[in-house]
Parts: sequence; C-alpha cells; structure tokens
Amino acid sequence: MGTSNNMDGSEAKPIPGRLWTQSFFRRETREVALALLGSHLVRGGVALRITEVEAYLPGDSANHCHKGKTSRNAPMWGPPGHAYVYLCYGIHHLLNVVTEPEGVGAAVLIRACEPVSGEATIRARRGGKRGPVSLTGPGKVGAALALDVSWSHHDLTQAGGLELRQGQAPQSIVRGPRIGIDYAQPEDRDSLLRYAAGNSAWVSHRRKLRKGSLDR
DNA sequence: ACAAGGATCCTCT
DNA sequence: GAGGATCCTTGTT
Repeated sequence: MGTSNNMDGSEAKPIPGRLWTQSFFRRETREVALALLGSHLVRGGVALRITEVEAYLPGDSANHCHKGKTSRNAPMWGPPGHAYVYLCYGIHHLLNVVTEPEGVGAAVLIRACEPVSGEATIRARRGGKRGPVSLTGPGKVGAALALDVSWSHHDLTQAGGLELRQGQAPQSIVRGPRIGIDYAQPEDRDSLLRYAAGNSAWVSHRRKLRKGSLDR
C-alpha cells in the first residue's frame, strides 16, 4: 500500500524484446516457468506480459501427459518452445508452452497476464464485456489472444503469428498450489508449482499464494 | 457409437 | 461461496 504499482498506470510499460530461442525452453520445467514471468506474448498488435504460470512436470498426475501420448497432448511431447492449446470445459482455450527435450511430456500453463498494448483489440475479443480489461485467468488470456486449438503445435520461437519475447523479470516471485486439479494425487495437488510476480496486481487466486524460497 | 468429466468463467446469492 | 454454461477429448462398449 502507499506505493504505485502497475495497476494504476503510473509505471512505464515494458517493451517486448527479442524472441526466445528453443534452448531457453529445453530445460527443467520449473526453471522455464520461473523464467517466463515477465516475458511477453505477442500476436499482431496485442502484447501481454506474463504474470502467473503453472508448471506441469513429467510423471505429475495433474499433467495431461500422465496417461501417455494422445492426439490432444501430442505437442507436449514434441519440440520445446511450441504451443499446446486445448479447450477446457468446452469453452476456454488454454495456452501452454512446451518445455524439456523432445520426447518428454511437460509444459508451462500461462495463467495470467498484464496487457501491454492492444487493449482495444483485447476488449473487442472479450465480446464487448464491460468493466476494466482483466487477464487474471488462463481462459481470459486465451480470449485476449484469440486462440483456438489450431494454434496447438505452433512454434513460439518464430516471428509472425503468436510469439514469445523476452522481457523484464519481476522483482519478486510468490508461489502456491496449482488451481483446478483436484483429480490429481495429493502430493501433486499440494506441490507449489504455481508461480506469480510478487509485485503484480495481475494474478488470479491471490489468497492461495505465499512467499517462500523456491525449490529449484 | 456412447457417456463422463474437465489445468474455467460468469452470475447470481 | 455456489452453480450453470458448453463441447471436445478420452476411454469404453
């Protein structure tokens, strides 16, 4: 309280930088998840700064790959740096970034973003909803970028289409349990694999987040 | 060919 | 805090 934050517009907005290369994503998934905070998703005139992510690890019972390879989760087993987009609850398109070497089924779910540019376009894509533009939740991120399942397999390291660009890392990071995975084993359900920028207002389920050292 | 359930969001109370 | 929307993916018959 008392200090300006990036919710009231008093801070200069960051500018999307260079594209990440594939080696950035060919690492342990938690490392990639942490490093993605502050990076930018860019599609045309819309740019979003990533503020919240979740890691889905190999051997993790919350991971869509837990029961093996299917046509839906195939991108997760493919080259790192590609997109895995799927339809959730028949309504929402959720964006994941594939991690680890090819042959390993793992990814990072993008849960929340701060709008950097293209707010008029974002507002229009949300279907004319009133109120402030809010991208706190993975379904809202997918809607802001106008994603659908045809973007699954898309290479995020290539210019054009949907891109993932470098940005400024947050000053602090908080973590908590992942959201909406009650079907998972207790140890996976409770593991602290959700990461968020500690100084950002653009975060979902803030109540469940906490400070603490990050397991690496 | 069928049935179940889901990495969510919005609108109520 | 609770419940409905809405339809694809998956595993089973």
